[in-house]
Amino acid sequence: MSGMPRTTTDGRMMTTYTKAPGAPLTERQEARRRRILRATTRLAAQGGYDSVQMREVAELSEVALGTLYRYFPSKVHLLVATMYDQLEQLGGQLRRKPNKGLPPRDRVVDTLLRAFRGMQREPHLTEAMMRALQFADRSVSAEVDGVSRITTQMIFEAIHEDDTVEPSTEELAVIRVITHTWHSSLISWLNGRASISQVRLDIETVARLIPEDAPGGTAGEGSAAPHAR
Amino acid sequence: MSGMPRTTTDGRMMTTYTKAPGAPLTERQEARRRRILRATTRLAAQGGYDSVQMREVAELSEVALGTLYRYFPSKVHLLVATMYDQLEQLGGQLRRKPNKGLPPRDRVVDTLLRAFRGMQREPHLTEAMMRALQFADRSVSAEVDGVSRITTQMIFEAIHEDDTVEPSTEELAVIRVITHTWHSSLISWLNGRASISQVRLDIETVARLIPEDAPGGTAGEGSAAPHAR
DNA sequence: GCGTAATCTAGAACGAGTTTCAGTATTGAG
DNA sequence: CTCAATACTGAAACTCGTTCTAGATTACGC
Repeated sequence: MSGMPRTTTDGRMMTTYTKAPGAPLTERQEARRRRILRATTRLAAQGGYDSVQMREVAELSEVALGTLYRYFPSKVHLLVATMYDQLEQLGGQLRRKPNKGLPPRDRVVDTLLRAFRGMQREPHLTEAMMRALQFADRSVSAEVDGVSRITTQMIFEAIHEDDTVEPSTEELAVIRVITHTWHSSLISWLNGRASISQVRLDIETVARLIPEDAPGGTAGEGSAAPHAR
Repeated sequence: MSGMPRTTTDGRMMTTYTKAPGAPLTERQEARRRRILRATTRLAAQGGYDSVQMREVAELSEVALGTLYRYFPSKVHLLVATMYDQLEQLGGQLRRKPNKGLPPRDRVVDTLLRAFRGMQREPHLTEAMMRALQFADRSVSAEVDGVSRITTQMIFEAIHEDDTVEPSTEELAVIRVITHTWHSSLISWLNGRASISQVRLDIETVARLIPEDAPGGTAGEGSAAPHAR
């Protein structure tokens, strides 16, 4: 029916590839990739999703349009990759000043709120990346999974100060729910449908799913529910 | 720099309106509106977001393109309105066969899973509506709020069999978190990044935020956690 | 170095969302 | 019933994401 070239049943993008898909990029290529991501960040920070126009990104990063598409097969890919990039930096920052002493639940809340404050500083950039992330379809699965992985890791580290533990299924579910809440409420805030205090409240609410007990000090309220499944 | 006509600072769409924005629509207008929504549903059910093309919607509903845009100022508006429409029907269905007897937490899980099964029946339609909902920006706030309201209402009714109670702030936060989780995990499922059982697990997990004891007419607070901070 | 495959560039071209416009039809007030 | 305001139609135009083409350039095995 619809003669769409893209995403027929699979999702692979395959832009006339001839070489190995995971080729290790030469130095100049790495530089191009960086320029592109930098240009994207700049445009996004300036005016959000709509301001990230592929032609402009190409021009700003001094790369031909076709090349831009060779590196990032769509605008959404580009912005999700940018998000990954930003998250890596954020992760580094967060790790640098850990919030010891608090019970795990509070550490998670603290981490997410700190991240939130970071995003408040660049609302347009945040909007661009989040819109792309939420809009992404199957063809961006791999990239979205990357973002998901790094986010999960961040929350997991907030729960366990020592990162030697393996997460349980139950714990992963909790982390997924936290992530969902984090993304959605961020979007609501960006769209002016939720206030900052509402975002905070939502985070505190969902954090109640994290069991109280943990290494480090705990305190005494009644836990939400240890029961799973 | 970017000579964008749209969304300069506000977000109002204002398509050369001259009359009152909330004019009560004549009969023929109501019919047109219905035809448009029906056409949208059909196209969406057939091939998802990408298959809902404004020209096709216009043609199928026997309306000029300009008219379509007068009724729904963008594709996203159109799809969010469609979602509202579908939710209303779903709400009716759910109300018709209530799940008495269960504790509130289970009733919520049951309701959401039932809704989920409904969406599984029309995955393309679901995908189209959800993508639009998540992609919506400020200019669609009003419509998104409508969807949000109806969803909240649905979950609220699942918690309280009697609908006479007023929700507390705490309870609203829980409902918001549930909604966030519901939307996000639905999207993950649609994108093939989460399995059905994962969706179920996420819903069950987030439902733990609902206090065990059935308030059954309760005066509300003090249930689970007395609201942080 | 040479030659060839892979990559990059500039630019045109295509597709779908959105806007615009001139003309026609409908509506509603008086 | 008449007239002016409003809404609708059909079609073209505009924007921006995406694809395609032809010709440079670059990378690299020999």
